[in-house]
Amino acid sequence: MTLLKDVKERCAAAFIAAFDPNKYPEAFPNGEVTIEITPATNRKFGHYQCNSAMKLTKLLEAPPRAVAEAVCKQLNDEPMFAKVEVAGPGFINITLSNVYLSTGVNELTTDSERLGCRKTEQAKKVVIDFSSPNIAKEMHVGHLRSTIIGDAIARVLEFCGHEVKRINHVGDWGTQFGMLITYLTEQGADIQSMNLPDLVTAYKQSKIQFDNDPEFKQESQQAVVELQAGNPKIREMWEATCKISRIAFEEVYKILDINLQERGESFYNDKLPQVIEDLSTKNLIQESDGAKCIFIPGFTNREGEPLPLIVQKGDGGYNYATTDIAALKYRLQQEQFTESNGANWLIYVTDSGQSQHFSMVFAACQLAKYYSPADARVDHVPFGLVLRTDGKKFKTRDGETFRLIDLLHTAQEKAYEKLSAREHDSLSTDDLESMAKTLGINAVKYADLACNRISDYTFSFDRMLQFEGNTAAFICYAYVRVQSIKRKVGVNISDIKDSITIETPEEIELALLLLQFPDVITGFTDDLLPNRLTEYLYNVAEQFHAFFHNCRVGGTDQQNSRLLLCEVVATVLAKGMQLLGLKPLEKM
RNA sequence: GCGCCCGUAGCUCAGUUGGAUAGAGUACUUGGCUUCGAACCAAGUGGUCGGAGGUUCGAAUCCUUCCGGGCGCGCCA
Repeated sequence: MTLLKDVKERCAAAFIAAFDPNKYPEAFPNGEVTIEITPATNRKFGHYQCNSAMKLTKLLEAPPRAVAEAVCKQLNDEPMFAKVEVAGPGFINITLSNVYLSTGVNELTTDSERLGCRKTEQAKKVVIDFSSPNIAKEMHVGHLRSTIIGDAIARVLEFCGHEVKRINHVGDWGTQFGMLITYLTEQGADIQSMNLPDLVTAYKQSKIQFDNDPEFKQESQQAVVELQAGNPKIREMWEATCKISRIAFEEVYKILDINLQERGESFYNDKLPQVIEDLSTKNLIQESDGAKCIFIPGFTNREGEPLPLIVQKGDGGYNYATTDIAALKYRLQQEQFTESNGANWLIYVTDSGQSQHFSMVFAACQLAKYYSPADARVDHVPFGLVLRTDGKKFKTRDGETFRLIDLLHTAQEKAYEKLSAREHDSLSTDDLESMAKTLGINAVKYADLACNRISDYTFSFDRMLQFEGNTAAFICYAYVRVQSIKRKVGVNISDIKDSITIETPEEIELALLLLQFPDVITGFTDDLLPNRLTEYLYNVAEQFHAFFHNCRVGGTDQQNSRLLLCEVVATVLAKGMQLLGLKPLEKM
C-alpha cells in the first residue's frame, strides 16, 4: 500500500458511503468507483486533492460542491486525515494527520531495503537494449545518454521485482566491416598491436577509399559476403577488431559502473534467412526495385507513396530492419529466463531519430504475429540530441565527436578542481581524488538524467558540476550532512528505542516526501522518465536542509526521533542514488 | 512535400495524464553563522506558457490552423 493508494482507497470508500452505488450504476460500475487523487498544487490546499466530485457531478446528478460536501462529511472522522475541506468549484482538499505521517515514517525505519516499495505482483521478464556502440568507432555522448538512461531504467525495474536482462546490441555487423577488413589487409596492418584510435583511423581511411575506388568497393563487398559465409581468415580479422573495441568499451563501462551483456547484431546473422522466409509465408513481403519490403499501412515516403521497411536488399544482403525484427522475435520467443523462455517486456533506449524505424519494426512484428500488445509490452524509449551551450550539435570544430572516455576524465578532473578549491579539515589528496572521481561521474549522469529525456540536452561541465541547485553535488551534500550529524551526536541508530514523532512544519513536509518514495518509483515504471526520480531526490535534499536548519537534532528532547528521521532521509537518498546509478559520498 | 518531436522567466529546466494565483534552479537584490558543515536557509525582482481560434465548469496540457526549430523519410546502422 503506497501513500497515494491509501488516500485513494479511503476516498473511494467515502464516495460509496455517500452515494448509493445501486442508485448510480454508471458512476459505480460493479459497485466500484475510480477517483482521481493528486498531490495538492499548493500547500495551502493541504497535501492531496481529490477532483472527482467535479468529474462525477453529472453521473451523480448533483452539483459538484454538493457531491464534494457529501464525500467530505464521510471523511471527517478518518484518523488518517487531519483535515478534509471542500474548496472552490468542488475540490476536496486533504491534509494528512501527524499521527499517520509519524506511523508511516516509523515503518520506514525498519524497512531500509524496500522503503515502502512492494515488489510487483506481475513480475515481467524484461529485455532492455541500451548503450549499443559500434565496433571500430569511438563511443560518444549519444551512447552516454542511452547507457545511463538504460541503466537507470534497468536498476529501477530490477528493484521493482522484474527479471531484467541488459543487452548491449553492439554494431558488430554490416558492410562497414568489409571495407575495414579489406583496408587492413591491403595495408598489411598488424591488428594485434592496434588500439581503438588506430582502428578508427583505419576505418575512416577505408571509408574514403570505398567511396572513391570502385575496385576497392567491390573487394569490400566480397569481403562482407565471405564474412557472412564464415571465411576463417576474414572472420579472424573481424573478431580481432571486435576485441580491440571491446577493451575500449569496457573501460568506459567500468568508469560508469555499467553492467550489461554483449549480444551484437552478428548474433542474429544465422537467424535472418528464416525470418525472411517466415515473413514470406505470411504474405507480408513485396518486391520493390529488387528489394524485399514490408509495406505497413500508415507509413508514406516523401512522394506520398507507401514507405517500405526493407528487409532484404537488392544484392541479397540484410540490413538493420531485418536484424531488429529477428532480435525482437528472438527476445520474445527464445530468450532464456529462469521460469520461461520469452520476455514479455522489451525496451529499446535509442535516440529519437529512430522513432519511425522502431514504429515500423514493431508494426511489422505485430503483422507477423510475433506479439500483440495484449501479451507483451514493447517500448521504444527515445531521447533527444546532446547539444553544446551554443545550441549546436555536440561536436568539435572539425565536426568530430568527442571521445566519451575523454569527457568522463575531464568531468573527474574538473570535479577535483572544484573540490580542492574548498577548505577541508581532514581530507587527504587521495581522499579528494577518490571523491572527485565519484562526484565527476555522478555529475555527468545526474545532469543527463535530470532532464526530460525526450528534450534535447545541453551538455555543460560548468552546470553539471555546480554545488547549488538541482545537481548531483547538492544531493550528495545532503547525504553527507546526515552522515555528519550522526557522527556528531554519536548515538548508534540501532540502539535507539524511541520512535519518530512528527510535529513541526519542516518535519511534516519531510515525512510526506519520504512516504511518497514508492509512488515516485511506480510513476517511473509507467513512463520511464528518470527525471521524475531526480526531481524527487532534489526535493528530499532541499527539504532536509530546511528541516536541518530549523530543527535542532543533537541535545534536544526530540534528538532520537529526529535522528531516526535523518536516517530515513539518508536511506531514501542512498536508495534513490543507487537506482540512478549514482554513488553517495560519506564526506566531501 | 509528408511524418514524428519540441517551443514555458535573461539562461538551464520541471509541470504526475484537463484542475485553483504556471513552478524550481541559476543570475540579480536583500536578510540570516557565538550550537549539529553558510556547499545551507529565508525573502524579493523576473511570464502575451510561440501566435490565433475551438472543445468545457476549467487548457501550458486535448482538437484545428499558422509561425519558428530539430529529426526522419528505399536498399548505412
